[in-house]
Amino acid sequence: MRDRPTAPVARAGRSPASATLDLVCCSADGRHLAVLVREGGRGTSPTLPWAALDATAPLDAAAARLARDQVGRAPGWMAQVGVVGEGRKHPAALPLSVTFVAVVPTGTPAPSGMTWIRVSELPALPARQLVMVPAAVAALRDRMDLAPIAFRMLPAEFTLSELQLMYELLLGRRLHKASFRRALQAAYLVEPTDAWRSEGRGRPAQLFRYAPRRRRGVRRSVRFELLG
Amino acid sequence: MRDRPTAPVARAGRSPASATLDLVCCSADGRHLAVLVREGGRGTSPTLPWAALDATAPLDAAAARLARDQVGRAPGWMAQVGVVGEGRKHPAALPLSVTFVAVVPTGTPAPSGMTWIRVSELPALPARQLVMVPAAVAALRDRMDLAPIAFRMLPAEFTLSELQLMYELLLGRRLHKASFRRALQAAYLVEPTDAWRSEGRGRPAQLFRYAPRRRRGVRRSVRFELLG
DNA sequence: TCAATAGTGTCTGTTAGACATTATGGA
DNA sequence: TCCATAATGTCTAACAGACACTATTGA
Repeated sequence: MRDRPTAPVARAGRSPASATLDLVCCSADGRHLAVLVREGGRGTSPTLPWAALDATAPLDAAAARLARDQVGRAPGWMAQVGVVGEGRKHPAALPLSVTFVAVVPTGTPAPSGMTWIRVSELPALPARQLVMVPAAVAALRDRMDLAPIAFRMLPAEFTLSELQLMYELLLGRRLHKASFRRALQAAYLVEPTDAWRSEGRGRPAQLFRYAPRRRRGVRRSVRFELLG
Repeated sequence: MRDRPTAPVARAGRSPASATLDLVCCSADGRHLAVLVREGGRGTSPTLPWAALDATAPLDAAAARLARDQVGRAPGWMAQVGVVGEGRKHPAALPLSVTFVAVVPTGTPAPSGMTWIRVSELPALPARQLVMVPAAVAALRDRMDLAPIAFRMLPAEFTLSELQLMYELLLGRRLHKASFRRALQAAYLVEPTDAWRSEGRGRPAQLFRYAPRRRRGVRRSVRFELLG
């Protein structure tokens, strides 16, 4: 509602913006995590999508609007990551930046002027934006057991191997197949469709969709994972 | 370094502040979590400690300075929680507020003009600050298995029952005693002292101190805890 | 037939939680 | 003595991970 910025330009008028809203939009590129990066025009360096923050609107709504405008579609999931300031360089001359992380399904095309870049091959982003990416990825990893993040990074129908690969990407480590499927079944999170997909050689895989059935929350036991 | 605000007043000069830094300082009051609240003077309502943010300094350093100035001592642990805006009321007329959460050991006296208030009995704080408290408590709960939060909310020497009670406060549920101690022993996080403490009747408890021994991080198995 | 992937059944070591028991103080 | 709390040992059901096996396609 109201005016929508279609380019990352601080808009004039209204309350003077004092912070930016920066977006780390994540997806999977094969076996790699990728983020959406706006290509730098001649001489200018690439940046993450961002906009000056109109503080009169709720933060979450402003972030959702930014994502829709920049990515071209509503993200499957998004959340606030935190604030960065500290005098690190940013394309805006504003002192603070609020980082949001968003996820979209694999295969979502990059809008014109943007590219999917693997997080392991990031270009020289502005310093302040560079620290946002690992923080955003860590936020995904931290919340993936409480929010359907991996599912929102997949199409509506997916194979269990694709789902497991997504979990492995986010966690950064391999998982045990039988164990993964047992836990998934016990959680009542997916339901099978009657469709199968054949990928190259090998037995075709059944397609599933995300269909969580209500259940009471599992109480995790206490864990002490401090490293010292 | 530089000037230090000793009262929650937006300071003039330098870069015009556009955000506040608000502190949710937590401790344990018996069997309840408590936060430090600045009493409202005649007619004014109580508030959380806060200050205008000097964005030229690193955020973490500014928050640490605020905590030291307002609480009177360096907190045992602190972290950024997030940003709140959304037009909710705040004593400062600034559009954004960055929330930090801090913990101090039980028994830390409240500075003059402030009081420890149980989170279940919060007074009518400004709307923006009211939403910070549950967010801060949730942040403690989320990170207590990766940071020594419970230990920093206790004196240097404590009994295992006190430690378990702190975990129960933060988690909001009861824990199994034998199981708790087994997990604690397996984590090599505490070492016994040669002191014992007798509390009323019952067998005296041995005192322990936090002394984590380096070990490699435990890899948690995959959990699906989505509620649907 | 072989290669490759999907999907499943069984076994085993680990562990969370329940329960019981001993230890040691105060009232 | 009784009671309350600390501390610990034992048992069991649940489960993560390893392994093996079958199923089903393309080459």
